[in-house]
Amino acid sequence: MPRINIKDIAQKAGVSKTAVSFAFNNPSRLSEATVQQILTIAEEMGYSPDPVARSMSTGRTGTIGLLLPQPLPEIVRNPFFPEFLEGIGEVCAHSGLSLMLVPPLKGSIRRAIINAAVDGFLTLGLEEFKATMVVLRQRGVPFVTVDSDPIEGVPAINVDDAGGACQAMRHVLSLGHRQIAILAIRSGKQGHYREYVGTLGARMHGYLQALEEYGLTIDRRAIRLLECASTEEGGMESFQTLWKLSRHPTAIIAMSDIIAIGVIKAANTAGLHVPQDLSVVGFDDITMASLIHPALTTVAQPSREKGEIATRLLVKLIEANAKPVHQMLPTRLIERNSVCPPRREEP
Amino acid sequence: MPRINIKDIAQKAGVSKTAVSFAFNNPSRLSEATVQQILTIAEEMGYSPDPVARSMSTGRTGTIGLLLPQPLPEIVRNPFFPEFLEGIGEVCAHSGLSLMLVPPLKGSIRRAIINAAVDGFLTLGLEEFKATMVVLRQRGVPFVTVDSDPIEGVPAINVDDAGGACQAMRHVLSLGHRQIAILAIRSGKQGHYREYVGTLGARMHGYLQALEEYGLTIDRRAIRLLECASTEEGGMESFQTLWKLSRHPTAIIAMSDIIAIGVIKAANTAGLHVPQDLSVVGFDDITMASLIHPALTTVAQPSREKGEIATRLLVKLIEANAKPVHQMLPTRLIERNSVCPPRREEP
DNA sequence: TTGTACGCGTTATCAA
DNA sequence: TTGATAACGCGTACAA
Repeated sequence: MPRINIKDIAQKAGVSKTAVSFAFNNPSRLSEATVQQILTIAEEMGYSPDPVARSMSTGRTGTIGLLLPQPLPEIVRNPFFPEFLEGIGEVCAHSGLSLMLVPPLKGSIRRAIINAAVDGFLTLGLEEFKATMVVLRQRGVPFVTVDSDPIEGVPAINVDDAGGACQAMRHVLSLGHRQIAILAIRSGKQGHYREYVGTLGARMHGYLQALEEYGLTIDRRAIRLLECASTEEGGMESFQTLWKLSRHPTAIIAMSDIIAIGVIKAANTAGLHVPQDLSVVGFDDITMASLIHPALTTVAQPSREKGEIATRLLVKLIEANAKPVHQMLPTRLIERNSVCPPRREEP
Repeated sequence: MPRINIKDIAQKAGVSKTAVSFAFNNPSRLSEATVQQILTIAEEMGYSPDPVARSMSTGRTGTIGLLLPQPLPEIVRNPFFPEFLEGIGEVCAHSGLSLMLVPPLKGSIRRAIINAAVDGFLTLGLEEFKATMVVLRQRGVPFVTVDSDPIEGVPAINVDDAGGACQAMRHVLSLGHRQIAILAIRSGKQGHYREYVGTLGARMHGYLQALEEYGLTIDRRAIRLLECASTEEGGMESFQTLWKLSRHPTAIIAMSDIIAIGVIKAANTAGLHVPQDLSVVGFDDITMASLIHPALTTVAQPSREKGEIATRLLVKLIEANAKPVHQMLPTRLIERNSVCPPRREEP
């Protein structure tokens, strides 16, 4: 049986569609009695306006889309995602918007963009951004990028990944470490770090800058780079790989806390003491970082604010054609207990 | 300027709207040359079909809604939410669906339901469920409830909260504890535990059943009940409240891990040793539970599976009119290091 | 391949 | 002031 629609109600109540619509959306334009009668009949017949039809008329969906570079399960496993969502959620709640999570559709971001009935997009850490941007432009709704390399004319919210990474590396270097392994989030670029882009690129840039200040660079011996999945397992495996080598690093700098935590767990398992035997630094400052033993020294980024500011900007763009601005949020090193000076070099 | 629409393309290409539509959705019905021509022109003019209009025609949005009882920020702060989302996400990814998070709109769940352009709803832990159900029925799309008291004829996925709670309480009782505090998630019912409903009610029921097996009940002296917010702060405050009393409990059973973790932190701060001075049990088995020191003994629920199974059912209901079934998923006690027998009674 | 009806609610315009 | 009429938005299905 077909859904009850506005026409059914209008007929039953002996009024026009307009009257029914007014009864719901603009009751003051109708007499009290008419409104009551219409609402009563609507209630009886179980009428509820079709949101799609309404969006068709109003040109608004009341929804913003969060465009995700990976399938939902992988994204939500990322521990800082909830905090980011929290920031988005605050603005949504305030503005009466719903949030649509938009992962690639059958593997295609393009398809996902084209299909999503939203008033605007937030994009999170998109990699092949240029192609996606073309589709977004074509799609014809405003969008704000988060954690993508900023492009002129495209609203973008970022955090100071380079600065934070630089601080982290400096910290370790200043304590005297000279045998250091960097654990990068797997890029598909096989360790060709000069090709890193986005968040990955910015963090790498920060590490390299600090190294340079000390006259160092990645040399595959004292200063090493490994790529691994941004998971606990990734960190554990990397630790094991490193510990098979003849010369062990005295410090490991990971591009994400979850990798760093994997390292600490593997190190504990191997009977090492962190930080005495091995210093470990993370990135992100997820909740877990302060809970693990030893508490993780890491770079904090304001994930919640990132979501909040990006969403606020998007809402403005949707409503008022605000200017497409760029904004960079600060990061800062949080010193906890997973870093100390290296042991004296053994003879 | 108005959006480019299908008519513009049709005119420019000198074909009908239908042809343009086919070029996108059913190219095999058109000659190769026509398709190419249309697609080229569409590309040039930056055309992208309007998803709302498409939904209007097809009667499908390709989106399911997750109906939330609280504003987004509060929900995502809940540590087991990501796992639940992960389960939903798996099915969505597989079925090519997007997920819309639907918090109350301007405080009204009703408004949120009516406004959401989705093909079906998942509801999570709704409290005033009966009223909401009426609206959902009226809305005319299938829905599956999760963590609500099951109602005949309404598809429902639950976990065995009562059984898990019972196991937790039995465990503590079997070790000899007889001074026990239950920390309930704040209900708005001021400790009138017989009125608890939903998850809260089921867990309470389990605790009471185990107590009864030992001939005990909540007596406000040996066996106490406190309500608090399901946050770390809630747990910490509850600990402090309890420790001001003349007679301290030897065990605290919390309805959520996050409360339990708050208790452990407050106890540590107060110089107590968990579990020697105080046993603590949680509920949910969030990631943090195994990381905190001492590792938390708690009741594990299959959050991911819960999301997965509920979504699978919803998809079936949307596609094929499956039967509205009820399903209950098992919970189990995870014994870690936050529980041990009580000290001998001091003279 | 095309023309046309259709889905459904909103809103500008008009009439009483 | 109260209400009706009709146009509108846009893609899709179906008959031709």
